[in-house]
Amino acid sequence: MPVTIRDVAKVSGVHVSTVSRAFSAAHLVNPDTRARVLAAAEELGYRPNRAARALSTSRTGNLGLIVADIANPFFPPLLKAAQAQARARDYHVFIADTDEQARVEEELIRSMAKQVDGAVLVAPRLTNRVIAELAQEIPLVVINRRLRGVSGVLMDVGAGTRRAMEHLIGLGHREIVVLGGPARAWTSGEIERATEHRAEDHGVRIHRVGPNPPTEEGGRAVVEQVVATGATAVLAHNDLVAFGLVRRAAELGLGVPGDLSVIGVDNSHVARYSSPALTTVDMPVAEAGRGAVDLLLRSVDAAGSTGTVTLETSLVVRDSTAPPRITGA
Amino acid sequence: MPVTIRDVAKVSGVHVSTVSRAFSAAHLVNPDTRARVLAAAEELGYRPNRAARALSTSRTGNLGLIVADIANPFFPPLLKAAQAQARARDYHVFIADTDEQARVEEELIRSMAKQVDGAVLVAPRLTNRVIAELAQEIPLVVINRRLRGVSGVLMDVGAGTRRAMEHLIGLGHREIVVLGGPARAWTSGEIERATEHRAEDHGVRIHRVGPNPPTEEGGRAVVEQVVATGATAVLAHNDLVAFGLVRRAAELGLGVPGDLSVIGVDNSHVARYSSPALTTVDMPVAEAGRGAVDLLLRSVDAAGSTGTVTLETSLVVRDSTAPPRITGA
DNA sequence: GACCTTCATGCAAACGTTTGTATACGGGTT
DNA sequence: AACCCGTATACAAACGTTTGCATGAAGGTC
Repeated sequence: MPVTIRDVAKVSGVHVSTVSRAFSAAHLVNPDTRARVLAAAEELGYRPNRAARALSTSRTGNLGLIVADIANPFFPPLLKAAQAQARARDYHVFIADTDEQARVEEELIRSMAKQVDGAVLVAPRLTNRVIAELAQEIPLVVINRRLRGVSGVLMDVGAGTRRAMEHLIGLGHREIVVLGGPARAWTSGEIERATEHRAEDHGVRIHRVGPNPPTEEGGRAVVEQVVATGATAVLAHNDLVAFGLVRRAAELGLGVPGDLSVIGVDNSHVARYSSPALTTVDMPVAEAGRGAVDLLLRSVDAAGSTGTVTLETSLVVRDSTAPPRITGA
Repeated sequence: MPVTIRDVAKVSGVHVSTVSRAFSAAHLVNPDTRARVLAAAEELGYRPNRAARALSTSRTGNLGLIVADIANPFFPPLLKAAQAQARARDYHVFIADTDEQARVEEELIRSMAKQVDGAVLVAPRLTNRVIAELAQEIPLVVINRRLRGVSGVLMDVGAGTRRAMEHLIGLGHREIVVLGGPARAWTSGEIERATEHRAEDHGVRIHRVGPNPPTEEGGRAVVEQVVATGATAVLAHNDLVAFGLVRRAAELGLGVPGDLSVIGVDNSHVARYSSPALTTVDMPVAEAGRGAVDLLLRSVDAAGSTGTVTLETSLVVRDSTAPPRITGA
């Protein structure tokens, strides 16, 4: 029923190999013949079968996009940009949601491996060892994870975090909670490192809370702990957590930024829509999505080539930060 | 380099066809042989090549998910649910973003057709004719579109809209703006129809504004028009539009719900995060995503079978609606 | 005019599966 | 002892492409 290269060959009176070349190696076929073939193909509505092509070229024209949680507002703009970039390069995109589970992540990559030319891992939860292992079998680009021998796109959350701390310190805060994310996340480490440096310089005390799930619920759950430290400001692991924190604080009668300043990370939808609008570290997610696809396609073409791209972040000051309330110190 | 069925056959000392059957037709092979084969496969790390399988079975084990705008907060929970359901059925998912363009949508479906067993169109922008045409070539399920001969999942936005109108009328509003969405969207029609009925019953006047893009910008752009009607309440096309409206109104010195009541549609993230939290018509998107995949797989198995599922919606009352300000009437 | 190139095309094998058909074996009838 | 049957396996063709090699024609060089 479906029209194949053979039908086109018959109609245009040439051999199938000529049809094939008319599509994928134009310079090898006489322009007139090619025109005839293309006309026949058009007439019949012929579309090359990518699976068959994959079988003989071992190039699928597909990419995998593996992500911890599609519904987390951090990801959709990244997915959108990555998908658009892939399409511009005539690649199709598989998407997979791991539900934040490392096991699922690995299995997904493995089951996808034969069907894609490479995969982008967005904020993977796997151990470095496993990722490195997988990278042997299939071209991989990781977003927000630094890994020897594996291509990566990094958003410099460390720099953003430092700016966030300066902002808080500038406002007069001296007791600041830094809220950890998932233990395995690269960003968690970056934020921790970035906040270490600053602590020494000024008379600032850092209280660390976490690790903690990167969700609204995760934010709600730690409010009491945060308050117990006596801190006047919190740097949350991401916007969702920040939002959970703000909401729960309000329920407990604490105002933001009046009683507590809160900074998020991501500059997602949430930060703009929430009230008060969140001060947050902007992550260039669309750019990261595009960059990851470019990097991936490059290492698909030139097997073994890897690279790392680092993207700038910046602090977006909105309404969730203010000077601390003066208390009798 | 990659390990194939042939390698497994060699190691386990049987013919490739036996290996194949050991995987896909267990009852046709002796349990002991099968155990041997499976052991060999495990040892070699064999994974069946889905593309090759597709070639001989003409079943790909893939699904397409085609969506107008991944970054629109309405979609991600739907995508997530659909993807999870597909995975549970051992299907992989292609995702494609059409950027709200009908042309792109059609091309995307066509280029995907050979690689998937079927596709889910989420809120398609195509004409009925084209969709029906495509449905001849490949199993299709449309979400939020009613179409003879094509499976669909409908969220009963009409019922939700009626409840929204009752809510506004109950609060005392008598001049209400109904804001249209994209001309082609099924939901636009449903909302229009649902609001017609109500208008006659009570002494209520409906002002129609639109069609209008379903984005925040779309909301911002129409505030002046809305105000000009003298209405005290607006039913927006979706939460994003409602949010844009609220923000822009604030910039013009109009308070919500004080000066204007606003109702959204979708019950997306946005509605919860925004301030004031939006009263909105809840759409059961996760359920729709799951339902669409189930429906699709059913019509993949039983070619030609179609069905329609209608899901309930409900009104979620939050803080963006209140009685109208008393004016000297 | 014999020879070498270059260009265009045909031929056939290969990619990794599945599956209809054939074969071999052992056990049960009669 | 001849037969049939069921079970387990092997064989080979087919799915729709691509691609190295062979073939042939046309044109250029000496």
